[in-house]
Amino acid sequence: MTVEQEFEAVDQFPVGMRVLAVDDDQTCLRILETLLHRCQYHVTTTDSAQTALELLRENKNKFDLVISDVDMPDMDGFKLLELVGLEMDLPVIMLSAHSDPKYVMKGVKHGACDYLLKPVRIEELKNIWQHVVRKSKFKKMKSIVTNVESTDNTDQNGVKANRKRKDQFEEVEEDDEERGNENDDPTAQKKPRVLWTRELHNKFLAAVDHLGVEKAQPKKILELMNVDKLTRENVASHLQKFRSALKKITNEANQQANMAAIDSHFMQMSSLKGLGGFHHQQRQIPLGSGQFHGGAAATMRHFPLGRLNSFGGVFPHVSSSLPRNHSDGGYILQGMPIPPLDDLHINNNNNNKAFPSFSSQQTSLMVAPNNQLVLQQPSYASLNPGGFSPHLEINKRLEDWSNTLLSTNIPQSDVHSKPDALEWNHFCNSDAAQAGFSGANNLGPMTDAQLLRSSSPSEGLFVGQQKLENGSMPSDAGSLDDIVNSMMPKEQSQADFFEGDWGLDGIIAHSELAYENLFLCFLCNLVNMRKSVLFRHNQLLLPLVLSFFFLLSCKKKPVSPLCNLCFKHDGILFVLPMNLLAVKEWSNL
DNA sequence: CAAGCAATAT
DNA sequence: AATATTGCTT
Repeated sequence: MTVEQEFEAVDQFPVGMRVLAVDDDQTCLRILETLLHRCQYHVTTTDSAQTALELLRENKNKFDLVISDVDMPDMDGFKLLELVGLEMDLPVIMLSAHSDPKYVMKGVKHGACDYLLKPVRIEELKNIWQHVVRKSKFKKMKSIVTNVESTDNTDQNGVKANRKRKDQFEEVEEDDEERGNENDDPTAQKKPRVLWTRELHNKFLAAVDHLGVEKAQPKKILELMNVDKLTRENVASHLQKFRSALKKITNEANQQANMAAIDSHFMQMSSLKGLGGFHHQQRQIPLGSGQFHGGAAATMRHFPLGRLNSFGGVFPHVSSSLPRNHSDGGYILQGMPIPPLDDLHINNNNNNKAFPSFSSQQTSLMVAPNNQLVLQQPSYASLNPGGFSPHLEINKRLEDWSNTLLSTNIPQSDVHSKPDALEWNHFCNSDAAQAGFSGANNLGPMTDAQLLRSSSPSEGLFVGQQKLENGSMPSDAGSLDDIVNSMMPKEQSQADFFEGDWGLDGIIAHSELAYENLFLCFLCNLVNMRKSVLFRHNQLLLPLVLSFFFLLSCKKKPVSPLCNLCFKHDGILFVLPMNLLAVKEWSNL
């Protein structure tokens, strides 16, 4: 918008631009001079490169542009070009009768900004001012990384953008790359397209989240994002894509949900007593549906299934985060291609009563009727002959964790809804967050009150109570992803989870261990640094834990940490991206 | 004029 | 494939 106006404002031919024309051939020089005059440039001529160089050296900043012949007796035009480039960084246009690409290339390599062929046509000369603008703009970009509020229009006063500049046929465009990724240059014909990086997209998401998915409009989003040179159109385009992606997701998710509904009578996640180490939590965080209704389920009811996901799955990698296999009965939405059961080398299908065969169970993550979430499966131990029992270890650590949880008394007043993505991003950039992230153990749990205290009201974390009201409870920005990346060895992190390492028992076991570790890290981090969030979502955490261990106990590779996971308990369908997102009431699906 | 949508262009 | 642009409707 403003950029456009700028373009228009400087949309004039630069009268009096100072050009130094160099040619040993007097005739050519005359012609050149005449033509340049006709273009309303201020022309100085010389027939020797040496003289030209002296002129330039003596009168620094007295010229805006040099046009030089290539073939000159006293000095090669390229030499002149080189020296000029070295000493004063003026735009130089080469001129020659040779159309040989070799010469052209040489000129380009030496830094010529244009290469004109004799005889020069006035149309070509009319355009050369652009090089001046381009060059100076580029220089400024290099020196000033950030915003270019140009008060120094000394050498570029009133120059214009010629958007659809079509090159003359013999013209060589050599500096396309150098203006390639900056969009400030009025002379750049094509504005560079926006690259929607994760970072940018996160900003976008944060803004959308902040406004509410429905209410978000390009203009508002643009303002909130506050990204330089991003246009409303850019945002609109992205928003369009985003919305269609969202729609696609919700459709498929609903489909899943409906399928799940049909089969719902299979779905008693019956006895939670199978959960060895979970007594504490069962006591402390009752599983009753009332809890869920009154808590997260009620507040999150309106979310689309494909919640804005600030670190991955939903968008822009839409397709990969969606269930591709509908034959899983909709119990688990999982984002990876699901290999046929045969490929899994799972050794517990036949004789494990907890997971009886299921007609549609070629997918890996199937809840069996009457299944129990038994953590101590013998078969598991057989996969880990080393004696280390992940389950016991996990149980132990979960117990610790749960005790920690219990022993920490968080006042009810500190329990809030979580911040929305925008707020969360702010928070993540704040000192408090840094301390929280890096020194989690030293600091101990942080409460919302602490968070609030340690960040300024204007830009810090504040309680997004209104998000509860307008039904746009936001996503959990950037948390798990960070954790994954920081806690997992690189080769085990994200990328591998998508591709998976199926096939060999050993690898699967390894993979499960990796997941366990990941998950424990996740929990610990959650406990340590985001206590408040955890507490706000304690209703959510339990199902998350359950589902995770369910996956483990199934001896299947759990879903990607970034993808959805969904199961039903007590009449409620839990849709759980691993970042603790949406919970929907069964009845609303 | 801004938005949203769909189609089309780059 | 991802963005931009355009044209049309609201």
